[in-house]
Amino acid sequence: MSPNSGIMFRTPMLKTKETLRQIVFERLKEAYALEPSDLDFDHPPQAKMGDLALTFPFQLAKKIKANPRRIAQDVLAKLGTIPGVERMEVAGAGFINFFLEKPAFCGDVLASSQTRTLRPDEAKIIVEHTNINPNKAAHIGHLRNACLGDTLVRCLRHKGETVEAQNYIDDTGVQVVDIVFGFLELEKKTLAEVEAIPGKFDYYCWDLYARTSKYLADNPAAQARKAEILKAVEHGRDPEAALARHVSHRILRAHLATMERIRAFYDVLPCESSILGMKFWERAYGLLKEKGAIYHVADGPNAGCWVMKLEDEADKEKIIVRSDGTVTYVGKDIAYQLWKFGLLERDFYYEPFLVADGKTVWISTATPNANGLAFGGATKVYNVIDTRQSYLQKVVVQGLRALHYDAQAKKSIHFSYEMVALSPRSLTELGLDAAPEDEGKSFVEVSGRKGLGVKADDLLDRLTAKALAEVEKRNPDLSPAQKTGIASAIARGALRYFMLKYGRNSLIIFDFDDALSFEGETGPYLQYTAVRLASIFRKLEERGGSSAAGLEAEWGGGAWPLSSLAAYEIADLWDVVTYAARFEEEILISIETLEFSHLAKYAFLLCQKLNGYYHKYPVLAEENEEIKSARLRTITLGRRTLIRALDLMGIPVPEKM
RNA sequence: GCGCGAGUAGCUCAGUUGGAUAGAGCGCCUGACUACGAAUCAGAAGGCCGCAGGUUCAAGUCCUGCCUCGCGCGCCA
Repeated sequence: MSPNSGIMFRTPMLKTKETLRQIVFERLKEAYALEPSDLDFDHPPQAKMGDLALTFPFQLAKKIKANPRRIAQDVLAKLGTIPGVERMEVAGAGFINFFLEKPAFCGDVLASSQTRTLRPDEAKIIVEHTNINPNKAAHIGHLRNACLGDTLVRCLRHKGETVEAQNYIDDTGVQVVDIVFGFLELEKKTLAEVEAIPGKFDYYCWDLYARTSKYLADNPAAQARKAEILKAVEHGRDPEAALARHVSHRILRAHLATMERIRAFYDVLPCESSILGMKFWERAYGLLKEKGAIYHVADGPNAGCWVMKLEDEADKEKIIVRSDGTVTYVGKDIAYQLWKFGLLERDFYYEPFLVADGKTVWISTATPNANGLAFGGATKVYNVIDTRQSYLQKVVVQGLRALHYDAQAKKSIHFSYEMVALSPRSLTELGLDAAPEDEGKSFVEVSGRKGLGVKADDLLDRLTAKALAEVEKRNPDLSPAQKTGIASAIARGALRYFMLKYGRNSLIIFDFDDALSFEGETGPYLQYTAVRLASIFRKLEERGGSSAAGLEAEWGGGAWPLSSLAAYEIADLWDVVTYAARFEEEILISIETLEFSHLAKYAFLLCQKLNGYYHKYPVLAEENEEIKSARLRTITLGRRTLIRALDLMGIPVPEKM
């Protein structure tokens, strides 16, 4: 973590590191040529080695040609004593290890564990995620996108940023047109007949899309009709446009319902139809030409096109406007990115689309109204898009630079991640066969066009059913409503953790056994830990003790009484406390690296420590009040930290499970 | 061909800007439910971190080359 990233260092571990850095720097700057940034603290690999470690004697040894261990010893002599630090020692070949004063540090951590201590760096951040073509049911690949995007939103908001969650809807694109083609030409249905289709419309279209794709591939002559439909849809001519509108909006509702199941939410739904209607592209086109970012090609293979030079490849030019005058995908994306930064100097109009999580979700429109809403205009933009689009995202950023929007280009972040694929075994389980070209591969790419994939709702249904069966086993006396509520919370926890536990560059080869597991490193394990901890406090209160809130009032924010504890117990307690103290530091690292597997791993490890702790140290049965109090404080801190971490991952904590 | 990503335990994966003895889950093997709930815990076994060089006091981590795999590189989106 860079020292100047806008943190207030009130979080115990961050604050401690920063305070120590200042003190150490002040005491050493006369004797050695040091910068404060040379004094970064590491965490020693083992608790017995200390709590924080300095390694700069090694770097210094090189400069002044001295033995690092001797330097470390000299440094130690110059440091004297430091408030909050119990002792320091030289270890290994030249590490300086710090041992913190435990009772005071514990008190600080617990007292500050409810306050947010980070500070925003941006005026406004846009996170665009989910972005499913509204022509078929959502599948597991889309779930990965939404889980990553929604977690990023949650973490940024936790940091204090103002965040706008956008879900871009390509409601006039070729994928929707394929479905319109299918309805009109294959099924010969009118709008009224399509409207009358009962049941899960997104599932219906899933099949129709696969069927239509195959038909179009087998019948090249049908392309003419498809092109005709595309034109009609883009220009708002009925009946094609009305059908496209019905299909896209109805499926969009289905997608948002699916995402609500995993508690992924959005503020605004910008639509391609509105971009067309508002003539955003024409505006961007003007800017690109005016600033010389694109140029017209007179001859050669790209004759008649407007193209952009690519920075890395001098001989290559990316086509932005085709020779027939139509704009390419990447061109539209540049216009859209300009809007996100407020660089088009115009905005859509907005209408309420639905209410989710008690908040109105707005959809864009080109039709003026008096709602008076404004979106876009961010200072930083994250686009959550899978890694296959890295090249195009690079071109978009380059487009900004070509327009001399260097600051915005720097803050256009492609949050890329690997796709979700299917194992041959899961294909078999779905009753699907791999396409001929995929035979013999170790995995098969999910493909909406081929109808190959695990639908998001199907997976959530299976998770919920399995969770319900487990709840029935353990809590048969609960009401049916309670049981289903718990089951859906567990399903959500399992799904969200599953999607977060892998690094973003890791290809997930989807396997039902892995995804449906509730044991080991899974969401339900984390939820179970939180539930068990909660039940300790519930039991305490039932047996006439204080409530969780009452306990904290009794303790105040002061140092912990640890003198009655055996050394081994202090070591275990200290392990939990120092790990919990790293909470916000870990979030900053996760945001910085866009690796939410890091956050997931942190929460999981915290659970392992907590589970081990309360197994080893009974709380309620402990008769020594001081020991009992220390244990209660530890699990209070651990539980709170866990709940906060779970919330950032969108994982709920049920009452029981 | 060029670009990007990956190769760590039987399997699936972690491994903060280079730091001290490379970790976890699953699976396998031993144990622990009359207890604050066993969706748990305690313990055992399991590694030339793809290969070869290099930089460094220190390399799974950085550099170079090679091997293997995946994904991109369209007047599709």
